[in-house]
Amino acid sequence: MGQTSRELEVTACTRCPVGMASDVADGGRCPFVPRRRSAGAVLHLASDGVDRVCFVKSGTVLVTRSIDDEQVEGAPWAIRRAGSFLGLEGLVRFDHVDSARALTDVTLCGASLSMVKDWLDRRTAAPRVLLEAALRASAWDRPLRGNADGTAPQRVATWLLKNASEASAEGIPRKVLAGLLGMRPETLSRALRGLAAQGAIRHARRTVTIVDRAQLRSVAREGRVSGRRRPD
Amino acid sequence: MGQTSRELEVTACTRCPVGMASDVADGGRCPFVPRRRSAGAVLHLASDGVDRVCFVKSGTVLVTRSIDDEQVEGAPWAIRRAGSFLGLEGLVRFDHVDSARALTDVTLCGASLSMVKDWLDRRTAAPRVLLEAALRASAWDRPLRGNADGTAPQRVATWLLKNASEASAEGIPRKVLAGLLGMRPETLSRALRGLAAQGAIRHARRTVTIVDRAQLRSVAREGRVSGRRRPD
DNA sequence: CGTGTAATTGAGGATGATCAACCAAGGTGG
DNA sequence: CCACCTTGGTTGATCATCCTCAATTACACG
Repeated sequence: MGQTSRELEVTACTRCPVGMASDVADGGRCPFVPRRRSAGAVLHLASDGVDRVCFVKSGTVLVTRSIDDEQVEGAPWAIRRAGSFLGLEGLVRFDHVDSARALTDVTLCGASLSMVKDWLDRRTAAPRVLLEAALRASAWDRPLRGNADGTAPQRVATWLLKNASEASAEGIPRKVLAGLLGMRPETLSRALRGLAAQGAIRHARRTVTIVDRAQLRSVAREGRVSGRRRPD
Repeated sequence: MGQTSRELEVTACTRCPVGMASDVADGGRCPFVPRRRSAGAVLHLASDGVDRVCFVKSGTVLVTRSIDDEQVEGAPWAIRRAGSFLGLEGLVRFDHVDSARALTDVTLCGASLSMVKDWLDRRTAAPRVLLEAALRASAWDRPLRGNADGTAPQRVATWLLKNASEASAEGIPRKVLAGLLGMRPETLSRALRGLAAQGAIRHARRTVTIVDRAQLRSVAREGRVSGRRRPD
């Protein structure tokens, strides 16, 4: 989310944090082996047992979660991009807390849970790498509060500002983006229309481009209309 | 949240995960030193620099966060109980992402950031402890989505079920609980009244006790009324 | 060039926020 | 000990926002 360039540049193992922790540059072997999955592939389902941990090398993964552990694929919860992990919860639980699906073609470096544990024991740098990833996730992965601290246009504006990089809005279907923002596709559509009417953005069927950053920012904080206050 | 008894029993350093990682039992020294803070004390503010990491030994801490990094104390975000950490983000950022305030009298074991880093380097078990804490937090700390996946009574019911243990509802002011659930105190009040009318709970000014767990559960999933559907 | 899915638009209605009044509880000072 | 004030919680009425449902349009894909 917040971090940008660094994350995108993990194609080479020698520059990848995982690879570095494994001393790949000095001939060490990294337990995480790459594998390609194509867009739409289901990576795991909530309440499945965790059998492997994956590092996202490239592409975008959608993580969904449901409140009651009922439906298999709940509401969109977060988006994982290159540089983040999937399945780390396996270190503290037995089953997945969420489902994951590839939004684009992705490259995942995976390792079985036992290999990860072994890796954590052997490589002194390893726990630090995972710790940092986990902290980064919990710090910004912003579950984006769905609701009522921020009207719909406000939340959309906020999200757009955070995920400005043109690449990010691309390829995320409206339905998913809506879910991520805790609203219905229809509401998202209307919010976008409103923002476009103000000249803050331009949007086509599948793309959103920021036109006036300052305006977006003002929408994000004031919520646009009239005299509505949100004290406290 | 999910975990219960284990967390409450960290009063003795020899049973505390931090103490164990420091080999206190074998004469090791734990860098985290206890300190009492009384209810209402502000522990840190968002965007302050992180200078120390704290382990919550007893009591309850309220963590608040704001979307725009504007107001110092944003909306209630999460509750930290015994066994969790504060300020871990210092390992990946310079400033706090949230504000924290003691809800009850608390005992916090704190250590300066540099001491924590040193500890992480020296004690092989240390990174694992922090990693597990971070994972646990990000896995369940449920920012509880404020909104629109679940009506107000639904969210209240869900929360009550998760935080069943009588102790948890006590001492949390309505205002805070409401914020945690992404609603206004008035709405929370009405939701509670509704649940009480169904005989699912009993509530007084400051307490909520579960009467009929099954009923609560049914409210949590069906949302109670009529033919409202929430597909996908 | 037809077909199916995704995105959009419109209209109506339910939910929850807002505003204001009221009530209960705790503390303080007379 | 009681009037007084302050704070937090409840109740009621009104209204904006967003969800729902349905119909339409745009687009991708065969």
